Amino acid sequence: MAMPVHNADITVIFDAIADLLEIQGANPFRIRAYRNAARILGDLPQEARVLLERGDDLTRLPGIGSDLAAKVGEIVATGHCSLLDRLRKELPPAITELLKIPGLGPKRVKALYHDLDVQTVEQLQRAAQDGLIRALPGFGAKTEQNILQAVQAHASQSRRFKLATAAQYADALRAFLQEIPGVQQVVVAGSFRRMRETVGDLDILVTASPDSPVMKRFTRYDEVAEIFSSGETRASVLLKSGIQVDLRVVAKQSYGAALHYFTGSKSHNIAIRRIAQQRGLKINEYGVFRGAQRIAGDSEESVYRTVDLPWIPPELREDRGEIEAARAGRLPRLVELSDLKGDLHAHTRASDGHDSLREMAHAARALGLEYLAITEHSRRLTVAHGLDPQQLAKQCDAIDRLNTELKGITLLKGIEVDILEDGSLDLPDAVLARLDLVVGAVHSKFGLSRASQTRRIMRAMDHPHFTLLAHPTGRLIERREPYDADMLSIIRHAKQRGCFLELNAHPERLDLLDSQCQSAKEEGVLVSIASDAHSTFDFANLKYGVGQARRGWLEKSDVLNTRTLDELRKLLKRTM
DNA sequence: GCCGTTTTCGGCCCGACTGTTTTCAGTCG
Repeated sequence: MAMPVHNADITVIFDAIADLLEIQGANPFRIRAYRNAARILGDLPQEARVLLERGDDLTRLPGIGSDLAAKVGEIVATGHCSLLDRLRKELPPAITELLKIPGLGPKRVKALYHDLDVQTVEQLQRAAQDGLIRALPGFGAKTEQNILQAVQAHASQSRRFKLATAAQYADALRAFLQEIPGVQQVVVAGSFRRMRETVGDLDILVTASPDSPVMKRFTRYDEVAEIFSSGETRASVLLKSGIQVDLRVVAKQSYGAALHYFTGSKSHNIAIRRIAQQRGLKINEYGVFRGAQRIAGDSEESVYRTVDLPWIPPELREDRGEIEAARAGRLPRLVELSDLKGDLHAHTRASDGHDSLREMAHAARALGLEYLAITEHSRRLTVAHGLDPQQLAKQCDAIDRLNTELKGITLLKGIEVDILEDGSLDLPDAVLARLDLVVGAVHSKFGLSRASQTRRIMRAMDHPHFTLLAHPTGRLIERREPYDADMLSIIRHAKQRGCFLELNAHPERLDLLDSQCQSAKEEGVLVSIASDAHSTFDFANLKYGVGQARRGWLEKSDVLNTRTLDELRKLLKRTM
């Protein structure tokens, strides 16, 4: 039997079709339709396969018409798309790899293939070294040199940076730019501002007086390893750290329009500009124009106002329904960091943390939190010095004692208990009964089949004291894929059992994913935004968890730890 | 290939930078 088709498989197929059509020189809008469909399916919280089984009509999705809906049906049914199969006969399949080389687009790839029979990156490198490329019409010695350099950098580059890592480079660069004469505002836009879990580059917007030397100074910044381009208003460089930075400079009056443009996403911008176009307006990075007259652009609000929309928070700008919601007055009031009243996942020296109970309590209180759950690992996780029943009892006593003298914060007794392969928990129910909450987590057997993994987690939730599921997918960003499990079924089971899901705020986890936050919200399951702190410094990661929650459209009321301690205690008492 | 407060056909976001060219195509964001 064939493997069930996931949305990610359809995304890969549609993107490959778009690549090959582009090299063939097909209608650009047809190509955009495939790319758009790939993005829409990739962002969908539900499997297309499940929607089709339910008899849903995919053409209700914006950007999916009758043709693409039929192709999705074909792929789900057969695992293949006949259009892609045909295109792969017409062009060498590996040729799409050439499109990933910076500076090579569809036109040049087509010319290289037709005139020099270049099909792979290796052949491209040889052709450049042999000086064959400079002879092609439209190419020259400089282009050939650039291609050679790009090929050599190709293997080492093209990685994305975790948001928290990018933040360190961004902070340093922002401070540097702020000091340059004539510079007024400096803001990091792009996927960084949208709080994507990883960013490919840093997009920085600067407003400055016309005589400011900001461009010159930027390209001479100490950390710059290579300058890709630099003009009067825009420059692009590679830092020594390997991250690419694009800088854009505009006059102060264009701040809002430029910020909107530079924040993206690209598809959100296109959708907004189309609406403007329908009204006889033109939006670019300098403002909103009716004919030659500039009618808005100093603030983002003013740009949105010209298309009769309220300001849309950057985390929502993915063209995933936010424009329709804004038009209908149904934008969510997104949760904010200051809404959090507690943290339900933290470790101390008792297992694999670095600090004491008291130090963790004080650090959490300093951030304005009312409560902090201490959730050490359980005994099976020996590498993390997991606790056995005696050690856990000892820590519970210590927490009870400390709570009698702590002012302004309450420690909750918890555990991050291992969910064993059969769905049982790593500590007996009698031991768990003394705790305020039980956080269950999968730390082993990631390779179980989808059915087994799903059943394992649901069984764990059936335990009377189980409270919430930690880092529900188990993925580590860019390092480990999520384990295969049916997350929607798990979310529904959590609802039925009165359990909750964690959104782990560690920069390497950010687990739940944004689309799964939306599913949890739709199913009425509260989400715990938790630091998983292993030291007092780690509470700072909560802001990344909040960012991810906002990308998942979560409001204050959708988040478990926005509740006061009294409200939380009522929710933790399960009615079995 | 999608889509419709102008439309079932004819549109589809918009501009900066580079290199190859003598006015612009290709690429990128």
